[in-house]
Amino acid sequence: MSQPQALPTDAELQLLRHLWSHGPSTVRTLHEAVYGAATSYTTTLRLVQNLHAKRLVLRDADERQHVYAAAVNENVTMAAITRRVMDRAFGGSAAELAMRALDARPASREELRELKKLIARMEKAERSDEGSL
Amino acid sequence: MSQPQALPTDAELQLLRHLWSHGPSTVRTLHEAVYGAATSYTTTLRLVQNLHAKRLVLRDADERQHVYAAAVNENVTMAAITRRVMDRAFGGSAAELAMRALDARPASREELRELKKLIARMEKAERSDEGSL
DNA sequence: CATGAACTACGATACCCATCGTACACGCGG
DNA sequence: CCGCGTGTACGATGGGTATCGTAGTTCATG
Repeated sequence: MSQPQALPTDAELQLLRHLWSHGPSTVRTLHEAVYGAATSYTTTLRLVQNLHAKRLVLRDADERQHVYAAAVNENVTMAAITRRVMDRAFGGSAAELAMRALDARPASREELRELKKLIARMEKAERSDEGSL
Repeated sequence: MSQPQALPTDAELQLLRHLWSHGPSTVRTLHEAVYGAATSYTTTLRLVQNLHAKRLVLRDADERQHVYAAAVNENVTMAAITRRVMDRAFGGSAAELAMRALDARPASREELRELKKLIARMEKAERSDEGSL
Protein backbone atom coordinates (compact mmCIF):
# COMPACT_ATOMS: atom_id res chain seq x y z
CA MET A 1 0.00 0.00 0.00
CA SER A 2 2.16 2.84 -1.23
CA GLN A 3 1.09 6.45 -1.23
CA PRO A 4 -1.26 7.32 -4.05
CA GLN A 5 -4.36 5.14 -3.98
CA ALA A 6 -6.19 7.49 -6.33
CA LEU A 7 -4.47 9.71 -8.85
CA PRO A 8 -5.45 13.31 -9.51
CA THR A 9 -7.15 14.17 -12.79
CA ASP A 10 -5.50 16.72 -15.04
CA ALA A 11 -7.42 19.65 -13.63
CA GLU A 12 -6.79 18.52 -10.08
CA LEU A 13 -3.12 18.08 -10.84
CA GLN A 14 -2.74 21.71 -11.86
CA LEU A 15 -3.83 22.68 -8.38
CA LEU A 16 -1.62 20.08 -6.74
CA ARG A 17 1.35 21.40 -8.69
CA HIS A 18 0.71 24.84 -7.32
CA LEU A 19 0.62 23.47 -3.79
CA TRP A 20 3.89 21.66 -4.37
CA SER A 21 5.65 24.75 -5.64
CA HIS A 22 4.04 27.43 -3.51
CA GLY A 23 3.14 25.66 -0.30
CA PRO A 24 -0.21 25.64 1.54
CA SER A 25 -2.83 27.88 0.00
CA THR A 26 -6.46 28.88 0.24
CA VAL A 27 -8.94 28.10 -2.48
CA ARG A 28 -9.06 31.77 -3.37
CA THR A 29 -5.32 31.89 -3.89
CA LEU A 30 -5.30 28.72 -5.96
CA HIS A 31 -8.14 29.95 -8.06
CA GLU A 32 -6.52 33.25 -8.91
CA ALA A 33 -3.08 31.79 -9.46
CA VAL A 34 -4.13 28.87 -11.62
CA TYR A 35 -7.29 30.01 -13.33
CA GLY A 36 -7.32 33.80 -13.17
CA ALA A 37 -10.83 34.72 -14.23
CA ALA A 38 -11.12 32.01 -16.82
CA THR A 39 -13.49 29.93 -14.75
CA SER A 40 -15.86 30.11 -11.83
CA TYR A 41 -14.58 30.09 -8.28
CA THR A 42 -16.84 27.21 -7.35
CA THR A 43 -15.24 25.08 -10.02
CA THR A 44 -11.87 25.47 -8.34
CA LEU A 45 -13.49 24.80 -5.00
CA ARG A 46 -15.00 21.60 -6.35
CA LEU A 47 -11.65 20.39 -7.63
CA VAL A 48 -10.02 21.09 -4.30
CA GLN A 49 -12.80 19.20 -2.56
CA ASN A 50 -12.22 16.28 -4.91
CA LEU A 51 -8.54 16.33 -4.05
CA HIS A 52 -9.45 16.27 -0.41
CA ALA A 53 -11.89 13.40 -0.89
CA LYS A 54 -9.08 11.48 -2.56
CA ARG A 55 -6.81 12.27 0.37
CA LEU A 56 -4.34 14.00 -1.91
CA VAL A 57 -4.43 17.22 0.10
CA LEU A 58 -4.73 18.01 3.78
CA ARG A 59 -7.17 20.61 5.01
CA ASP A 60 -6.77 23.01 7.87
CA ALA A 61 -10.32 24.15 8.65
CA ASP A 62 -9.48 26.21 11.72
CA GLU A 63 -10.08 29.46 9.96
CA ARG A 64 -13.17 30.23 7.95
CA GLN A 65 -11.04 30.22 4.83
CA HIS A 66 -9.69 26.67 4.82
CA VAL A 67 -6.04 26.18 4.03
CA TYR A 68 -4.98 23.25 1.88
CA ALA A 69 -1.60 21.56 1.66
CA ALA A 70 -0.33 18.76 -0.53
CA ALA A 71 -0.63 15.39 1.21
CA VAL A 72 1.32 13.35 -1.30
CA ASN A 73 4.88 13.48 -2.46
CA GLU A 74 5.49 15.22 -5.77
CA ASN A 75 8.00 12.74 -7.18
CA VAL A 76 5.97 9.70 -6.21
CA THR A 77 2.77 11.14 -7.62
CA MET A 78 4.29 12.39 -10.86
CA ALA A 79 5.94 9.01 -11.37
CA ALA A 80 2.60 7.28 -11.02
CA ILE A 81 0.95 9.68 -13.44
CA THR A 82 3.77 9.27 -15.90
CA ARG A 83 3.48 5.52 -15.70
CA ARG A 84 -0.20 5.72 -16.43
CA VAL A 85 0.18 7.80 -19.57
CA MET A 86 3.17 5.70 -20.59
CA ASP A 87 1.06 2.57 -20.43
CA ARG A 88 -2.01 4.09 -22.01
CA ALA A 89 -0.39 5.75 -25.00
CA PHE A 90 3.29 4.94 -25.33
CA GLY A 91 3.43 1.20 -25.18
CA GLY A 92 4.78 1.29 -21.64
CA SER A 93 8.21 2.42 -22.70
CA ALA A 94 9.90 5.21 -20.75
CA ALA A 95 12.48 5.75 -23.46
CA GLU A 96 9.89 6.13 -26.17
CA LEU A 97 7.97 8.65 -24.11
CA ALA A 98 11.15 10.61 -23.40
CA MET A 99 12.14 10.68 -27.05
CA ARG A 100 8.68 11.63 -28.20
CA ALA A 101 8.73 14.46 -25.70
CA LEU A 102 11.98 15.90 -26.99
CA ASP A 103 10.71 15.46 -30.51
CA ALA A 104 7.44 17.20 -29.79
CA ARG A 105 8.81 20.41 -28.31
CA PRO A 106 12.28 21.91 -28.15
CA ALA A 107 14.22 21.85 -24.90
CA SER A 108 16.71 24.49 -23.88
CA ARG A 109 20.42 23.78 -23.80
CA GLU A 110 20.24 23.99 -20.02
CA GLU A 111 17.50 21.36 -19.89
CA LEU A 112 19.40 19.10 -22.23
CA ARG A 113 22.40 19.27 -19.92
CA GLU A 114 20.21 18.26 -16.97
CA LEU A 115 18.84 15.36 -18.96
CA LYS A 116 22.30 14.16 -19.85
CA LYS A 117 23.26 14.22 -16.22
CA LEU A 118 20.22 12.16 -15.30
CA ILE A 119 21.03 9.64 -18.00
CA ALA A 120 24.62 9.37 -16.84
CA ARG A 121 23.39 8.73 -13.32
CA MET A 122 21.06 6.01 -14.55
CA GLU A 123 23.76 4.32 -16.57
CA LYS A 124 25.93 4.24 -13.51
CA ALA A 125 23.12 2.73 -11.45
CA GLU A 126 22.45 0.14 -14.11
CA ARG A 127 26.06 -0.88 -14.13
CA SER A 128 26.08 -1.39 -10.39
CA ASP A 129 22.92 -3.50 -10.68
CA GLU A 130 24.79 -5.91 -12.89
CA GLY A 131 25.37 -8.55 -10.24
CA SER A 132 21.91 -8.43 -8.71
CA LEU A 133 20.05 -9.42 -11.87
CA MET B 1 -4.33 22.77 -41.60
CA SER B 2 -1.69 20.27 -40.65
CA GLN B 3 -2.46 16.60 -40.49
CA PRO B 4 -4.28 15.64 -37.34
CA GLN B 5 -7.47 17.64 -37.02
CA ALA B 6 -8.76 15.30 -34.35
CA LEU B 7 -6.54 13.21 -32.13
CA PRO B 8 -7.23 9.58 -31.30
CA THR B 9 -8.31 8.66 -27.80
CA ASP B 10 -6.17 6.23 -25.83
CA ALA B 11 -8.16 3.19 -26.90
CA GLU B 12 -8.18 4.32 -30.51
CA LEU B 13 -4.45 4.94 -30.37
CA GLN B 14 -3.74 1.36 -29.42
CA LEU B 15 -5.33 0.27 -32.65
CA LEU B 16 -3.53 2.96 -34.65
CA ARG B 17 -0.23 1.84 -33.23
CA HIS B 18 -0.90 -1.65 -34.45
CA LEU B 19 -1.65 -0.33 -37.92
CA TRP B 20 1.59 1.65 -37.88
CA SER B 21 3.69 -1.31 -36.91
CA HIS B 22 1.90 -4.10 -38.73
CA GLY B 23 0.39 -2.42 -41.76
CA PRO B 24 -3.22 -2.62 -43.02
CA SER B 25 -5.44 -4.96 -41.06
CA THR B 26 -8.98 -6.15 -40.71
CA VAL B 27 -11.03 -5.48 -37.61
CA ARG B 28 -10.79 -9.13 -36.71
CA THR B 29 -7.02 -9.04 -36.79
CA LEU B 30 -6.85 -5.86 -34.78
CA HIS B 31 -9.25 -7.22 -32.25
CA GLU B 32 -7.34 -10.40 -31.64
CA ALA B 33 -3.93 -8.75 -31.66
CA VAL B 34 -4.79 -5.86 -29.36
CA TYR B 35 -7.57 -7.14 -27.16
CA GLY B 36 -7.41 -10.89 -27.27
CA ALA B 37 -10.64 -12.02 -25.66
CA ALA B 38 -10.65 -9.28 -23.07
CA THR B 39 -13.45 -7.38 -24.75
CA SER B 40 -16.24 -7.73 -27.27
CA TYR B 41 -15.53 -7.71 -30.97
CA THR B 42 -18.06 -4.96 -31.55
CA THR B 43 -16.18 -2.71 -29.17
CA THR B 44 -13.11 -2.93 -31.35
CA LEU B 45 -15.28 -2.39 -34.40
CA ARG B 46 -16.73 0.72 -32.84
CA LEU B 47 -13.28 2.13 -32.13
CA VAL B 48 -12.17 1.48 -35.69
CA GLN B 49 -15.30 3.21 -36.95
CA ASN B 50 -14.48 6.19 -34.72
CA LEU B 51 -11.00 6.32 -36.19
CA HIS B 52 -12.51 6.29 -39.63
CA ALA B 53 -14.99 9.03 -38.76
CA LYS B 54 -12.04 11.12 -37.58
CA ARG B 55 -10.23 10.42 -40.84
CA LEU B 56 -7.34 8.85 -38.98
CA VAL B 57 -7.58 5.61 -40.93
CA LEU B 58 -8.44 4.76 -44.51
CA ARG B 59 -10.90 2.03 -45.32
CA ASP B 60 -10.84 -0.38 -48.21
CA ALA B 61 -14.39 -1.70 -48.39
CA ASP B 62 -13.98 -3.73 -51.55
CA GLU B 63 -14.10 -6.99 -49.69
CA ARG B 64 -16.75 -7.87 -47.21
CA GLN B 65 -14.14 -7.77 -44.50
CA HIS B 66 -13.01 -4.16 -44.70
CA VAL B 67 -9.31 -3.46 -44.53
CA TYR B 68 -8.08 -0.47 -42.60
CA ALA B 69 -4.82 1.41 -42.92
CA ALA B 70 -3.35 4.31 -40.97
CA ALA B 71 -4.11 7.61 -42.66
CA VAL B 72 -1.89 9.80 -40.52
CA ASN B 73 1.82 9.86 -39.96
CA GLU B 74 3.04 8.20 -36.80
CA ASN B 75 5.61 10.80 -35.82
CA VAL B 76 3.32 13.73 -36.44
CA THR B 77 0.48 12.15 -34.52
CA MET B 78 2.57 10.99 -31.59
CA ALA B 79 4.11 14.45 -31.34
CA ALA B 80 0.67 16.02 -31.13
CA ILE B 81 -0.43 13.56 -28.49
CA THR B 82 2.74 14.12 -26.53
CA ARG B 83 2.23 17.86 -26.68
CA ARG B 84 -1.27 17.46 -25.32
CA VAL B 85 -0.25 15.42 -22.31
CA MET B 86 2.76 17.68 -21.78
CA ASP B 87 0.49 20.70 -21.58
CA ARG B 88 -2.18 19.03 -19.51
CA ALA B 89 -0.01 17.48 -16.84
CA PHE B 90 3.64 18.48 -17.12
CA GLY B 91 3.57 22.24 -17.28
CA GLY B 92 4.28 22.18 -20.99
CA SER B 93 7.91 21.24 -20.52
CA ALA B 94 9.39 18.54 -22.73
CA ALA B 95 12.41 18.15 -20.51
CA GLU B 96 10.32 17.64 -17.40
CA LEU B 97 8.23 15.01 -19.13
CA ALA B 98 11.35 13.22 -20.36
CA MET B 99 12.94 13.21 -16.93
CA ARG B 100 9.76 12.07 -15.22
CA ALA B 101 9.54 9.24 -17.71
CA LEU B 102 13.03 8.00 -16.98
CA ASP B 103 12.34 8.37 -13.30
CA ALA B 104 9.09 6.45 -13.49
CA ARG B 105 10.35 3.33 -15.17
CA PRO B 106 13.82 1.98 -15.91
CA ALA B 107 15.18 2.14 -19.43
CA SER B 108 17.61 -0.35 -20.88
CA ARG B 109 21.22 0.54 -21.59
CA GLU B 110 20.41 0.33 -25.27
CA GLU B 111 17.55 2.81 -24.92
CA LEU B 112 19.71 5.16 -22.93
CA ARG B 113 22.26 5.13 -25.71
CA GLU B 114 19.59 6.04 -28.23
CA LEU B 115 18.41 8.85 -26.04
CA LYS B 116 21.90 10.25 -25.73
CA LYS B 117 22.23 10.22 -29.48
CA LEU B 118 18.99 12.12 -29.86
CA ILE B 119 20.11 14.69 -27.33
CA ALA B 120 23.42 15.13 -29.06
CA ARG B 121 21.60 15.70 -32.32
CA MET B 122 19.37 18.29 -30.71
CA GLU B 123 22.29 20.13 -29.18
CA LYS B 124 23.89 20.31 -32.55
CA ALA B 125 20.70 21.65 -34.12
CA GLU B 126 20.35 24.21 -31.37
CA ARG B 127 23.87 25.44 -31.98
CA SER B 128 23.20 25.94 -35.66
CA ASP B 129 20.02 27.85 -34.87
CA GLU B 130 22.09 30.39 -32.94
CA GLY B 131 22.11 33.03 -35.66
CA SER B 132 18.49 32.63 -36.69
CA LEU B 133 17.02 33.53 -33.33
C1' DC C 1 -33.86 -22.69 -50.93
C1' DA C 2 -33.06 -22.44 -45.98
C1' DT C 3 -29.84 -21.87 -42.36
C1' DG C 4 -26.11 -20.33 -39.89
C1' DA C 5 -21.59 -18.04 -39.51
C1' DA C 6 -19.24 -13.81 -39.95
C1' DC C 7 -19.47 -9.12 -40.73
C1' DT C 8 -21.04 -4.01 -40.43
C1' DA C 9 -23.93 -0.33 -38.61
C1' DC C 10 -25.65 1.96 -34.89
C1' DG C 11 -28.35 3.01 -30.80
C1' DA C 12 -28.08 2.58 -25.67
C1' DT C 13 -25.66 2.76 -21.55
C1' DA C 14 -22.59 3.75 -17.73
C1' DC C 15 -18.79 6.11 -16.09
C1' DC C 16 -15.65 9.96 -15.57
C1' DC C 17 -14.69 14.71 -15.49
C1' DA C 18 -15.07 19.77 -15.57
C1' DT C 19 -18.15 23.31 -14.92
C1' DC C 20 -21.70 25.86 -12.85
C1' DG C 21 -25.72 27.39 -9.89
C1' DT C 22 -27.92 27.37 -5.73
C1' DA C 23 -28.37 26.86 -0.89
C1' DC C 24 -26.61 27.71 3.39
C1' DA C 25 -23.30 29.65 7.21
C1' DC C 26 -20.70 33.30 9.08
C1' DG C 27 -19.22 37.81 10.32
C1' DC C 28 -18.87 42.78 9.70
C1' DG C 29 -20.43 47.55 8.71
C1' DG C 30 -24.38 50.45 8.41
C1' DC D 1 -30.71 44.03 13.64
C1' DC D 2 -30.31 43.78 8.66
C1' DG D 3 -28.03 42.93 4.64
C1' DC D 4 -24.07 42.07 1.99
C1' DG D 5 -19.65 40.06 1.02
C1' DT D 6 -17.13 35.93 1.27
C1' DG D 7 -16.93 31.39 2.40
C1' DT D 8 -18.20 26.08 1.93
C1' DA D 9 -21.19 22.19 0.50
C1' DC D 10 -23.31 19.81 -2.96
C1' DG D 11 -26.59 18.58 -6.60
C1' DA D 12 -27.14 18.97 -11.65
C1' DT D 13 -25.55 19.04 -16.18
C1' DG D 14 -23.06 18.27 -20.56
C1' DG D 15 -19.44 16.40 -23.12
C1' DG D 16 -16.48 12.68 -23.95
C1' DT D 17 -15.18 7.74 -23.85
C1' DA D 18 -15.45 2.72 -23.71
C1' DT D 19 -18.40 -0.99 -23.77
C1' DC D 20 -22.07 -3.82 -25.34
C1' DG D 21 -26.37 -5.66 -27.63
C1' DT D 22 -29.21 -5.96 -31.42
C1' DA D 23 -30.57 -5.60 -36.09
C1' DG D 24 -29.61 -6.26 -40.67
C1' DT D 25 -26.53 -7.94 -44.63
C1' DT D 26 -23.91 -11.28 -47.19
C1' DC D 27 -22.15 -15.63 -48.35
C1' DA D 28 -21.23 -20.50 -48.22
C1' DT D 29 -23.09 -24.90 -47.63
C1' DG D 30 -26.19 -28.64 -46.83
